[in-house]
Amino acid sequence: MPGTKREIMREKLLDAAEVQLIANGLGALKARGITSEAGVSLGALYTAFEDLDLLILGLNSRTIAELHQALAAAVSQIEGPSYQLEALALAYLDFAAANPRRWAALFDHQMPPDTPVPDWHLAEHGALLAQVEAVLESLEPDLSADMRALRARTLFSAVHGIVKLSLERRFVALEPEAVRAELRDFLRRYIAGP
Amino acid sequence: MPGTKREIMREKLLDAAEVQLIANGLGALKARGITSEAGVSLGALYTAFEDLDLLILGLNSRTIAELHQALAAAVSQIEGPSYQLEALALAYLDFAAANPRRWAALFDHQMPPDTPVPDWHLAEHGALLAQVEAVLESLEPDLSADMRALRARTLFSAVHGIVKLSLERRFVALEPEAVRAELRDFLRRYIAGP
DNA sequence: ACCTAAAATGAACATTGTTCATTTTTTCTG
DNA sequence: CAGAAAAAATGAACAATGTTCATTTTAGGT
Repeated sequence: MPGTKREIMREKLLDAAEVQLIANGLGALKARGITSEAGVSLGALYTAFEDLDLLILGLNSRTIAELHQALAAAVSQIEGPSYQLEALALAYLDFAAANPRRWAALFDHQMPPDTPVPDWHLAEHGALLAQVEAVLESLEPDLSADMRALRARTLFSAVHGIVKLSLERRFVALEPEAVRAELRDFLRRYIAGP
Repeated sequence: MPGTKREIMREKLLDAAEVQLIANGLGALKARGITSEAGVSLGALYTAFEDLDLLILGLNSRTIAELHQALAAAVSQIEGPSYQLEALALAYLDFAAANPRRWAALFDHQMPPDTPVPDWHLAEHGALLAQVEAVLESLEPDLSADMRALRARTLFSAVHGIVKLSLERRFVALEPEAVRAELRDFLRRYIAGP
């Protein structure tokens, strides 16, 4: 069973990094902070991960897995595609509100220029989208697969945009319940369609 | 006329920073790169601006002014609120596509923790939103001012989300014309709503 | 028990943003 | 216009960061 040793170190580092991320946000993730929190040497980070960016991708991987579960749970408790779509959006909002820093890291983190995001991580994002597509398939069975993928992405993007700017408080503050109502109304309008 | 001297230096630095931003993106904006491009000393940056973040806010201020003009031009050429809303969204997409790095800097840049965005810059973002609100006022005159502001923000967020994820190519690449069509369809559905 | 390969270590390096004593320039004043 | 005072510009120095690598420690197999 090769790699078990490295795997233990990786998880120790990820645990330590998660503590820092939750406490102080993505910008507070420093190589020295993580390794000292984990009780290992500075260099250990670079034998366990290629670099700090890959460690952060590992963190985001964990977060996506949790988010994926939360969305799946929300959909499974509801009947009817349009209600399921609403449940997805509200679960997304809830997850973001409950885990603001880990959720923000998902989108705030950027790879260095000319460094592609690894395929395995793109696939994880894709799995989130697939959840929306699955519900869309029930809602509009006549759509081609391509169109459905595009529609899912549009919907995801719009909901994400609403949730993101709401939580960022770039503009005026907004009460949580107002955001929920607005999301619901938004979906109702969008689904009502042409 | 106090501050004229400092103003010249500020613009020289902003011009130099803009060159770097357009060429290599937000991540390539370094104090030394900007000052050497501007032909001034490293310390000059800190007599003209409080720090690098405030310089970047100055850059974003320029970009917002241009974007504001582009949106205003788009609205003014069209009659009828729902077409104007569509024109706004498409102009937003066009601006983002034509100025990807400056547009990305608008939202990718983050102030350090516990450092608030200055009011004058929040006001500039607010002016963008006000353009959407103005069109919404024609479209749905019965909405209260509060509800109209919220609705404008929702709409802006959704359009922004679609445009952002489209240009980021986080998921699969997408032809420009498909994004335009999707944006149009999105607005038609949203506006049609009950 | 030895030996080898893997892993862990932390000192050293390069690159950042930022500060500040010093020098240069500008502006005011007599 | 001369000289002083104020403002601005300078770049060396500092602290904080990610990353590397020669060295030391540890693990596992024969």
